Amino acid sequence: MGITIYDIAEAAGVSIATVSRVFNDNPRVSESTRAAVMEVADQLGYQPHASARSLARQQTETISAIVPMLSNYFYAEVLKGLQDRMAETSFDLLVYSAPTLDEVEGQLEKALHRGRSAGVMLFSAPVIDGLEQRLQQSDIPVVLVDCYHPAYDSISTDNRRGGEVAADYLLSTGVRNPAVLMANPHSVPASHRLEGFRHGLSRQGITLEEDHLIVSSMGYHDGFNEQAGYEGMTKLLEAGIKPDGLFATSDVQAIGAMEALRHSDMNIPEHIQIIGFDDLPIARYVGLTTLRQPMSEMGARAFELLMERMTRPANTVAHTVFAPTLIPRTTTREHVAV
Amino acid sequence: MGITIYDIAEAAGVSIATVSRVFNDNPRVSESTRAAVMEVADQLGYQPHASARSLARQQTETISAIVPMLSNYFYAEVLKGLQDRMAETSFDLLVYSAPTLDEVEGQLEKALHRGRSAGVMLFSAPVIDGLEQRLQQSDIPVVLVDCYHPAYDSISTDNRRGGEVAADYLLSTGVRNPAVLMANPHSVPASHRLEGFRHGLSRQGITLEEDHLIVSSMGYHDGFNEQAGYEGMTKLLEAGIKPDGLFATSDVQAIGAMEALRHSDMNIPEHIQIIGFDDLPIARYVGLTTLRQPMSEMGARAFELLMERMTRPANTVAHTVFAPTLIPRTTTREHVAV
DNA sequence: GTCCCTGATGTAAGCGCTTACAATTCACTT
DNA sequence: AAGTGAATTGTAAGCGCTTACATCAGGGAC
Repeated sequence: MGITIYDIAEAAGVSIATVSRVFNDNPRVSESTRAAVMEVADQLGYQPHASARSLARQQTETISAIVPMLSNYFYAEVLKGLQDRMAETSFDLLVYSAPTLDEVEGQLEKALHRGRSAGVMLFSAPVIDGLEQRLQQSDIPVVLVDCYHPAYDSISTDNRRGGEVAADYLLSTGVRNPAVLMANPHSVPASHRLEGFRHGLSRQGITLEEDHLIVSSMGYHDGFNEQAGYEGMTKLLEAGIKPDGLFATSDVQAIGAMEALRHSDMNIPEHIQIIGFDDLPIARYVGLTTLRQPMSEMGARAFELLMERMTRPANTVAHTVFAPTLIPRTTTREHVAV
Repeated sequence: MGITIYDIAEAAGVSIATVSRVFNDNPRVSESTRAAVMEVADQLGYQPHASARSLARQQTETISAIVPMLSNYFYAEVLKGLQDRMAETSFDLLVYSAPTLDEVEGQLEKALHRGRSAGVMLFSAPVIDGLEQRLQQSDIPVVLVDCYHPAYDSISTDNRRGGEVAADYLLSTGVRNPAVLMANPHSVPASHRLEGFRHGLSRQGITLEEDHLIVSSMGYHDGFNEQAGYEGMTKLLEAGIKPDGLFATSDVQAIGAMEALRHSDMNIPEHIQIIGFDDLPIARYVGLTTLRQPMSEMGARAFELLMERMTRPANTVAHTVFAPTLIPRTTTREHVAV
């Protein structure tokens, strides 16, 4: 059914080796035969067989990404950046999803099937015990996105710095009694953001009241979702707590909180100023002040790192960290003279 | 480097055929040797070679999805549904992105490489001339998502119906002079939504004023984006047009429009009622009335269709159409007695 | 005209697996 | 004790491609 190099060879009156050479741009083929082979191949609609090729070559042109959740904008956008860059090459992208940390290992196992992928991209998954061992034994190139491990290339955002900037900015606009809407503390990015925020506050002699810290790991994706934000803020309000500022560890949480506030007597930004994290497109349209992560750029860079590691496996491990940038909008006020 | 069935065979003192049988759950292996082989395999950390396997079997367990844009929530969510269902099988998902219609053919070409995928899922791409021919000649199973062609299985939303429902609802809440925020008219879903809306209006003797129809194909993804909505609404306002209702062909457009309205003297829903399309998670948090598409379910169903077609290629073509459901929120008012 | 070199092409041996078919074993029959 | 058939295992031929090596023709150099 499928037509093979044998068919082409026969029709063009050459050997299969020659056909193969033509398709591999091997210079040791005369122009005339090359043209003849191409002619026949076009006519017959020949397509090299992907598996046969990678088997014979002992390598694939596929990379795998293991992502917690496609429908999370952050991942989707990083993948987009990745794909845009990848489109310039002949690589293909295999996407595995691992909504919970337990599932990562299983998906990784699939991605690591021998001969399946030339490299793996692991998103937001702490590399621990089992994982590390598994990664080690198949010496496939790996790059970590949105997480860190000394032994692997990684790409991430400086979450602590982001937290600090959030604190500085909130303080500069007059906030004195902030609250934090925190995702699952087991999430490394979330805890770094909180840590940075606390540090930023403390530099100005302000501390985060314990009851002003709302931790939520509810719902999917470690509490990085609208509902967690909504419920968290509601809980705060019900406890009669009225902070004058709010740092949410993600935009979606912030948006949930904004909705909760709409049902209250507190106005944004008069009574409470809000700052998120990520800069989703929607943030612009709800006027949310936030810290932007260069998602698409992270994806592009991640792909470059992976390529680099694939071609030069012995290179020293590289960690690239992006600084989040502050995007002031209308959920915060203008600076206040200090 | 990688260990093969030969290694296992030797270590276990059996032939490669036996090893292969063990890994294919062939019943013609005694329990004792099966156990022995497994033991050795585990110990050596054996992994079947994906390419070799699919070459020998003349089939893959990979399917390809060609998607306009991963960072568009609709696609991400459909893919999520798809993946969830797929996780129950041993299939892998290859994702190609084709931001513009011109790119579809090239990506399809890659996905159709012989031996690469067992089936292809084509998103929002009208199957025309070149495509159709290409699809025909490689007789790989295909399912169309969010588009239609008589010759291929497809899965979509009843966009006309959605438009009608939007019209009916808006009229029932008192709207008499609606506007429409339309994406690129070349987009089949968008034009169907408009068509349905018009039809819904006309049934009640109301017509859409021509200058109340704002068409925008600006920006990425055929104008299905926030900015298109923002600019569209702004243009309307600048023209001094003040409709009492707005149907946007997508939630993101509606959200952009809402932001534009915030800068005007028109309140939602007092002066203008708004209805979107899709029901993104964010819609809930901005209170947007909309028509829900069961995205995740569409993905799951798409995968089932593809599997079905893969196992029974001769089945008659099936088109499954989901009816969008109305989700009333606060951008529209309660029903009004007529 | 012979020799050698070069460039173009062919031959054949894999890559790691599946699977039809052959071979072997073993428990029973007869 | 030989024969039978079922259960188990082995042998070997692919799957479609790449590529090291062999072959071959043609063009100087002598």
